Amino acid sequence: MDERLDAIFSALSDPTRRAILARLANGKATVAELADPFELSQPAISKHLKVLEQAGLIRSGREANSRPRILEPAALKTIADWVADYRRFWDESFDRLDDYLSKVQGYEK
Amino acid sequence: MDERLDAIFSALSDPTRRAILARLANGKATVAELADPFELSQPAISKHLKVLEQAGLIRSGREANSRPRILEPAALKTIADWVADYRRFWDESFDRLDDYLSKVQGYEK
DNA sequence: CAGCTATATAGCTAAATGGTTATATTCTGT
DNA sequence: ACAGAATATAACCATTTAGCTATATAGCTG
Repeated sequence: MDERLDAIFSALSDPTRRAILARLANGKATVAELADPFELSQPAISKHLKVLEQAGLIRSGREANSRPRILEPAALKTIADWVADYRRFWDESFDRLDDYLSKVQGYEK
Repeated sequence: MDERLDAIFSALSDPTRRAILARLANGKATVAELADPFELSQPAISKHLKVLEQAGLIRSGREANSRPRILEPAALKTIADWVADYRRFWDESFDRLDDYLSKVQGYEK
């Protein structure tokens, strides 16, 4: 599962790709539609889409002439699950937080 | 906030760095302690720590001869908040999920 | 202050990344 | 079958990254 996390986090580290995901949250979109907001060449967008697809964050369809993309929620859930393991560190409702904060003194911001 | 997300996701895309965070979830640790589980040189670990610190995921302290690291939960919360925006896509309790799944037909796995 | 310990920095290299332009592929419509 | 539209792939380039070894810095201890 480690390699899967590598690919997902790496895919998400690019703002263009996160913007593409945000767009796909509104429903499926063609490559041309996804490329529209950016000042990037079409191949650059195709590359980003390939990265997202290989990370499992999106899927490709086929519709007449175009190959629309849709969001693949499972990969995002993988990230949510990973980060949830650290939730106790910022969620005040956990008793351990105070302990933790007390240890934190003397660490430069 | 976009650059912040870039740095955090990018930092998390490396398994060594995620393992370092996991170790720090058990409390502060020195560089030597953090390096121990890995077959990497000490400078390599220092580099990883720098990446984590610049992403705001950890902080450095000073204790006698050593510079122990601690977890910085805020950056992880940033990720949790970001991914939470997509929660409706995998959480069955949201009505829209069915709509979404119906659209998904015909997309290759 | 000399030497040891802990860690950081410098300088190097190989591989990966993100962009480009040019070209290939696939489907639609005439 | 052909022309055009939508998208993918190839080949290239510059930058970043992750590792290494060698060396520098900071603090402790005799």
